[in-house]
Amino acid sequence: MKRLTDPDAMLLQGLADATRLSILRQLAGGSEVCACDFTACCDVAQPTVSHHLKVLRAAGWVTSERRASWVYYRLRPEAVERLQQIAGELSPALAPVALAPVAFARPGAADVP
Amino acid sequence: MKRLTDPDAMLLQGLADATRLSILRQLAGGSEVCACDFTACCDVAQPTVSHHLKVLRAAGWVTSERRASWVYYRLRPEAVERLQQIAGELSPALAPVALAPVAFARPGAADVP
DNA sequence: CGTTGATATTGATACTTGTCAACATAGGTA
DNA sequence: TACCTATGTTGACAAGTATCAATATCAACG
Repeated sequence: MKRLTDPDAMLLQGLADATRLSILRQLAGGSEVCACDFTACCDVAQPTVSHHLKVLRAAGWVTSERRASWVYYRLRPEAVERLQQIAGELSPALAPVALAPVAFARPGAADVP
Repeated sequence: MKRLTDPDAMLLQGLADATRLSILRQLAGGSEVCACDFTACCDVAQPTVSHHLKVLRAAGWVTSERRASWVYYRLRPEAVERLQQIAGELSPALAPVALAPVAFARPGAADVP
């Protein structure tokens, strides 16, 4: 499998999990969240939360900072911005209603019977 | 695994692959794209492209329409809009600089030495 | 130093997924 | 009808991944 070549795909793969999505949404709620709070939110054991946090860290979604016994996580603005860019790059197809009535080389692309 | 419970996670999982991201980007370029063109774009065999198109169809990213021997794919606007919503839901944490100096129950959350 | 609480790591297990060869199907054409 | 091209499906394999029990680490506190 060569899925980890595209940096955008890596970022998106970090999102493609219900648990991690919950974590990120909780992070979007406050400026920073303690790791112990994720264990409560998501219905998974502590090692699993730790694993997902590691994935999110590797994908560039979060940063972590240890204070005393607790580790606080923050959402990285660059990651969110990149996601919005990706979403923006996919939207152009929505507006152009009759922008380009180009003559396609393949038959049937212009005349739908 | 219970990853397929969250509809948003399903949508995002459709994005979390370099090949599928290429396909969607190509779809965003024109109003519709023939399946045979994806085989050229991505560096994978035809059955693999067909598999990814099936995944994208199942995730709600694309619609397909057969005309003669060719199958044309279209990007579903709702999917892109949902992605933009998700991206938007993750951003609120960016703006609030000093919105809530709340007294956290946990020490160290407010006073960072 | 030992204990306690929070977090990370390891190992094992089960499930998921990306890939392609081979085959099947669909639709047009001779 | 037979043939050809474009797509989809099946089967199999390798790799990835989500999960948790057990264990390790880290930091504060007695």
